[in-house]
Amino acid sequence: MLLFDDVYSDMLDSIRKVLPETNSSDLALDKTGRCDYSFRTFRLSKLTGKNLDQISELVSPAIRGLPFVGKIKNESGYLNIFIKDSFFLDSVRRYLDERKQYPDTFQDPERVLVEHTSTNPTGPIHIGRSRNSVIGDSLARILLRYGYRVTTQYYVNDSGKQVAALYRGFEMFHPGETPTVDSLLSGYQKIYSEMQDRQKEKELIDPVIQSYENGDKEVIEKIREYCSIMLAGIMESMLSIGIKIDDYVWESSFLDGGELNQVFESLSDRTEDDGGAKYITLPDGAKVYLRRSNGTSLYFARDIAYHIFKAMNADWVIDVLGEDHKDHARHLSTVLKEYMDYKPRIDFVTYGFMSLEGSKFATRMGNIVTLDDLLARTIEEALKVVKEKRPDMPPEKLADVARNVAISSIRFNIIRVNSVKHVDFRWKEALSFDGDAAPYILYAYARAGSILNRVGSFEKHMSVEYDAEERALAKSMFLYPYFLKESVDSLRPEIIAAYCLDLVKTFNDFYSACQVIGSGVEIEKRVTLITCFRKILRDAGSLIGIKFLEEM
RNA sequence: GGGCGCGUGGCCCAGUCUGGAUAUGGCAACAGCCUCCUAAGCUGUAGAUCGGGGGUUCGAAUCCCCCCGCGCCCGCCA
Repeated sequence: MLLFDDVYSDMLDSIRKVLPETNSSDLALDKTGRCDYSFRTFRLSKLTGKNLDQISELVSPAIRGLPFVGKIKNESGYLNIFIKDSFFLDSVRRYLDERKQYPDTFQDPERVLVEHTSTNPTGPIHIGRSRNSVIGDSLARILLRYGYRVTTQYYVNDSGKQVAALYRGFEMFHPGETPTVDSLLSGYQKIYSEMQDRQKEKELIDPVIQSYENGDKEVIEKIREYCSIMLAGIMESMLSIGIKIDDYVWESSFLDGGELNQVFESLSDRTEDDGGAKYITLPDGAKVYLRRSNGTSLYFARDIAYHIFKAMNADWVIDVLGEDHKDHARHLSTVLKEYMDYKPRIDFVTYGFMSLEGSKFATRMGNIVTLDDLLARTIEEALKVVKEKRPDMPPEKLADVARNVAISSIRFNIIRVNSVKHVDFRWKEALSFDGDAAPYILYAYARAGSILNRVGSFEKHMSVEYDAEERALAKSMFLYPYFLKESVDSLRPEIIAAYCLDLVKTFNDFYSACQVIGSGVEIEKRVTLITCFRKILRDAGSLIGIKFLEEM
């Protein structure tokens, strides 16, 4: 829960005291530049039968008494409300001084479990998959900032067909060799081309799955070993862009565990038989298989078991999934909620697929960009740019700047787009550092810092006169909690990305319009604006993984 | 074929949930701004029948219906 001077709620409450019919959409943040908030009198007029002026005469006095409300204008069906100029900065500064952060938070007892990435440990993480990690990590940070107790979890698929293929591929094509990421991947790719027809696939893979589920120690240990090697590489890649997951849960731990039995027991009344295989039929008519005819379990059953496990430590479960899992997620949710009395709130955040320069990702065709490739090339490109812009900078600093710019850019490019949208990855765009991108944010932060470094001592005098640019910057900072809340309510991290861009834009307007050093009676207010701006931008930007720099 | 989602200037994107006062930014293009706190910046110009059609409404990018295009899913894979 967020603690701040919530002017919106205060005004809405006051208005409802005199006009209980008021809907929350009747009072809104102004988008036209006329005022700060506007109240739609025409809507209430229609609803209550009172004319526009009568509504206005009722509402104006109700909010005029609020300490932050300034002018109120009655204009063509709208009541245009102004907040007092100095209120925005005073409010933000008070929180930062007294509570060290704006907004402050109240610890929510709810435990949130964000599962993300969970990519099969059968190869390095590629940029399509990294969208999952970036979204999940940002969401976790945002929820934590909001005041929830958050943990992140990676579900490691070390049972089932994919990893059976990983095992079989390595044993077939690299017998006796020491397993490495490369040799494992090579075996996996080779056996996958063998598995093109399903008959061949059955012959190669079924025996492995069978012995795995029968508890064949050697197979289980080997698979676990190979998966661990692959997973270590994935973890390192994620860490390179600032993502660290709290817990890794191995799917195999549910094979002989009580959760899986619990699943089959709970669903036994609904289970139907198809030649020995077991399935259930959902309300939408979909048949979902739980067991193969040979008795081994299927992903759906194991995923229910996993979610039962999750519920033991969470009040709110959030899964970040590719859009190809949307139906699975819907079905899972139905079974948990309708058939199994699942207690936690559960949400699925799905994201659209990525393509590469207009064509599909195809792992086996080599049409793929790994996260490591992307980071390496982006650092290289960033280095070129910094060298050019800052010939005076020492090499170790150049490298540090290039790395932070690259990490921030990659994460920002991924997170700024609404997750439901498909994204076509283009190198030209990925390596561009102009406009709506991370460097825009980093640069403003560094420039603001530079002013503070140079300003020295100055005369204390908090001016209450505000230029338009000063006011806009203070207002933008003040509005941060609303965006944070909206981001949590909708589970959309891109709202924070958009907020950062908007905040920086108001700063740049201020920067070019208002000289700070040597500005006489304005200086304390302007230094305060910059100090607060840096804290809030850093706060918001960190939620989406931006790594700030003092200098660039 | 059925289900789900997407379609906004040449390109990328916001706004759609909760209908309202001039449809948001950026890239690319063109014209400007460093004797002044970092020009990875700022200012200006040009560029949009909000996929198409119908409907609801005083009012539709936003809600409803139909159609078109694209993506994903429809496995005893995960």
